[in-house]
Amino acid sequence: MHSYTEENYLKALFNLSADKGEVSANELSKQLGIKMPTVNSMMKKLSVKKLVHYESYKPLRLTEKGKKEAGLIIRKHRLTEMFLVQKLGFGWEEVHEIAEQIEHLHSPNFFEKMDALLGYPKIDPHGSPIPDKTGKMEWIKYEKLSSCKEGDTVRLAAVIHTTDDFLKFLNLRELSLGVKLKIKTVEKFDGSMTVSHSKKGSDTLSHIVCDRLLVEKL
Amino acid sequence: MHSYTEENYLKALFNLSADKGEVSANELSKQLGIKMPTVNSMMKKLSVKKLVHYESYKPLRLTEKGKKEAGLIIRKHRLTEMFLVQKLGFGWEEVHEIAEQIEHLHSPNFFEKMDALLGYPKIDPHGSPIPDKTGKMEWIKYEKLSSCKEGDTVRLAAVIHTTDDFLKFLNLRELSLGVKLKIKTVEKFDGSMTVSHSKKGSDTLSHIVCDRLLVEKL
DNA sequence: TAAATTTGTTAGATAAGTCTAAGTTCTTAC
DNA sequence: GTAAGAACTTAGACTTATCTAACAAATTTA
Repeated sequence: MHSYTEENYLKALFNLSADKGEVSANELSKQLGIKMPTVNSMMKKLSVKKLVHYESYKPLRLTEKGKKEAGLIIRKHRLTEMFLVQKLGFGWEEVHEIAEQIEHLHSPNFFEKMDALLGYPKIDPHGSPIPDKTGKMEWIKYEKLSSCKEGDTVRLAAVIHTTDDFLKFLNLRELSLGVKLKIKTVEKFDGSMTVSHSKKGSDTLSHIVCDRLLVEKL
Repeated sequence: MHSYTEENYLKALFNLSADKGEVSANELSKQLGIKMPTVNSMMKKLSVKKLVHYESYKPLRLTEKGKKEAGLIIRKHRLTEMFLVQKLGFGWEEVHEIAEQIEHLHSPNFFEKMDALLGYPKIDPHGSPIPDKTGKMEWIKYEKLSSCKEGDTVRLAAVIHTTDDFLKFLNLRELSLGVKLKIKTVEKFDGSMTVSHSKKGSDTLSHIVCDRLLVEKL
């Protein structure tokens, strides 16, 4: 079994290496808020445990074993978030911090029960995929709202970079997963978009916002 | 805030000092499975934090502050147990271990939500009282089954020394909280009792078993 | 009450995870 | 292509929670 601390390193590596598959020690250090030398020695430790490929002055990479372990932690995190929203009535902006703690519990039964009670969900409350029991995770190929064109009609499918603040911003505008949006105008000079949605009339969203919203074209 | 470790010491002190109000370092050491010198130094540390009254070679006592903190941890533990049984469908013999982990979570909201969802329960699945939000706890004055007499009719109200094995033993005999029992015979030589209960006919229970069952006389 | 046993304390070691300071290697910019 | 800066590594210190070994006090027992 891995320590609470090790699990956090694995999770951070997994999240950071989503695209490139490689992570610099520096990125990892910043992500975790832990100083470089500490990260360095932990990487050596995880390397001995065959969870990370470590070579001096080279970027870091999770091993297959490391990916699996990390995937399983993220599975617990996302199942928990779903549970908190669906069964305990939390808002999607409130669940991250609690899930950060619960993801480290050692009790297969507990997560098994949550999973069953939720009907084996495939995504968490923010639309991120929940890894399966082998730690494997697959993103459905959504588009960024920012890459859509005037006149497109889309369904909001997922939110990335889910900080509390950003989620509260979306709450205020009643932008929740599943809402249908019609893109009315796209501004050339700053990439901001005016979109309308059924309930709430229309909103203007900055490019940064549109970049964080993943949508499905209808 | 206190560490995970400190919380476990507080909880153990609280549980051990239920009756006398005093605990020997030796008892505490055995209870926690931690060696005496370690316990000793932790007691000094908790004493500095004003959670424990510590004097060389004297029994240990929680301060008022210590009792409150401990009570709040036990509150979280018992609320969690109730939640796991009532909302996740666990058996009363399965929940202790999971609650041992969840009790250390830092999230007032989480426990608040559970409490509300359960309808502010006063007892846990084993009949033990759940401390209130100030950490105060009161045992309802139940009798031990072992102190009842032939002919008495009683309701099973709580179980003490709730090990997994003992709870499974009770499961097999369908002895759950609330069942009505009629005491048919009490053996003089070993204190064992034969009791009958509605569903299951009669059972013979050893003195040790009867000593762990708290009942309400009807 | 004196010896034996149990209980409690002190001292010092160890492991995990963190840090700062100092040195190395790699990358970038001129 | 070298100098400057960024990224990485090494060395050594600190904290928390644990241990063992050795010693001291209290309690039990004979």
